[in-house]
Amino acid sequence: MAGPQTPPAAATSAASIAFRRIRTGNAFEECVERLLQSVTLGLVEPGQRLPAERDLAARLGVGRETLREAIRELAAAGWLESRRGRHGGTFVLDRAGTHTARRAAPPAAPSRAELDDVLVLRRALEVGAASAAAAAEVPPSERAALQGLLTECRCAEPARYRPADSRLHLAIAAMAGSPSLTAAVADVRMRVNLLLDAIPLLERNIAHSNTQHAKVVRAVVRRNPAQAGAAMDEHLAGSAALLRGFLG
Amino acid sequence: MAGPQTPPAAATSAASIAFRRIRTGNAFEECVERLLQSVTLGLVEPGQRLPAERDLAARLGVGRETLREAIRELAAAGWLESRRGRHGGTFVLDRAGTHTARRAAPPAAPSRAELDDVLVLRRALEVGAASAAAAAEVPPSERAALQGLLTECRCAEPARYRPADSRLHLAIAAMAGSPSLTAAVADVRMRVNLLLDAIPLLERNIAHSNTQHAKVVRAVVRRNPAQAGAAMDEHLAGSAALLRGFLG
DNA sequence: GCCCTATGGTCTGGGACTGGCCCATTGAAA
DNA sequence: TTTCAATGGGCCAGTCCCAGACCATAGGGC
Repeated sequence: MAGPQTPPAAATSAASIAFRRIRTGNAFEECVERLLQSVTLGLVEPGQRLPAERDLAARLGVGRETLREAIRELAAAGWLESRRGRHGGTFVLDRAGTHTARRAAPPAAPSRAELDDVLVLRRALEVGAASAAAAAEVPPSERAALQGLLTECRCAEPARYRPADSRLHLAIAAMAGSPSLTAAVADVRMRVNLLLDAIPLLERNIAHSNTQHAKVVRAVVRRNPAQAGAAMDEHLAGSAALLRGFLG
Repeated sequence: MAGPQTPPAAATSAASIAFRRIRTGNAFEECVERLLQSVTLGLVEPGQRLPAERDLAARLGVGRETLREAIRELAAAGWLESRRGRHGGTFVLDRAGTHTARRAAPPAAPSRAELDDVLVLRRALEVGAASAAAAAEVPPSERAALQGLLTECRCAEPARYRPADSRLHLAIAAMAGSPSLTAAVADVRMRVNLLLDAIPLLERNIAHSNTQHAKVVRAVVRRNPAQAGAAMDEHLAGSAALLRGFLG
């Protein structure tokens, strides 16, 4: 293939960076993804109400009709419920997503490349976020709030552990003070959660995680960036080893 | 406003994370942005040819007509030139972008929030990438290639310094082995470059940067993750201080 | 009980985007 | 010199998506 004198169009390695896809999916799919994200990451809890459709559509930068389609899909799958009337709205169901086995198809064994991609990215983002959080200027009350999330993590029943875990991590990321960083962490956690869904959730791993969470939070509260980063790194290494063991 | 008993729709802090915008712009604008990125980050050099329209449109996940519109815009602004015929194509012009003062309007003093947002994000991404690059399993030849980029940085005339700098940073990021991470670094560097365009490019700052680049590359080549991360952190801190000094 | 308001439910017109098709141009190979 | 392949240039029908308007419903305040 490629004739003898193929003109040297843009260097090949650079091409994959510069010319990667712009639109990853259609607006509808992205809406579904985002709404699912808000539930599975524990950003809205079961029973809680989502913003009104008009408001939410505006925030997502998407047409209301498109958003409604996404809501319909998730309602059919048993995640959400819409109610009309004065104090109506769209609500997260209690036993959300149990009807359709959470994600229709089992994730179909992620490739090794995908695994490496997401784990390396997560490490960079979350270690950096933890370190930045420890260094950031935030009111002490906000730092103290981490303790509450830590407790929620410890007390959560196994079925609710994943969202509690995500909320803690996101709270730490948010403390770094960079909305873009927080968003990136949310996205990568969503991808990691998809992988975690494919492996068993063991009691002792949870206990181990909680110990490490405590170390991270302690370092952040004491405003020790290096220690916070190191503790987060250790925590993520454990989780990564688990995933590689089951899926790699 | 908001009645006495506003129903507690999703927690406010979580809302800004979960319900952030999905579509940041239309396809056309994103195409322009991406093409500009490939030039200003030095991913395609002046004189080089971009992939054929049909091919490029497919890679970007965008209609050909939309891509053509973006190319027309950039051609009018003096960045690109299209030629028909057998060995035609779309080429990056030599004195690219000089016609229209690079970016029509001067960046209009970025807000403090934007500055913090991008700098915190960059620090997390690039420090993590440098550290991961040092730890990654890659053929020694690829490591050695960094030296070449380093030299290009040192020898570049001031007007071509920014792209050379970006190429070095991107090469380090790519070495980490996570396409997602590389893409994130590319995006954040694009944002940083926009800020850098607003401040003067001083000879002595370039010299300083080159010294620090050398330290980073040395650590990566020697496969010392901690040192690579620290060197990159130091490098970025200098650049951040500069930006904060002029813009903050 | 009546109205008012906040919400979801529905419809429609128009613009953005796409994919497919064919034409025009150029230079290299036959 | 002729032919041909690779490329940009242009057009069009269909689809996706969005903004705005209006309707339906439920509950609270008067």
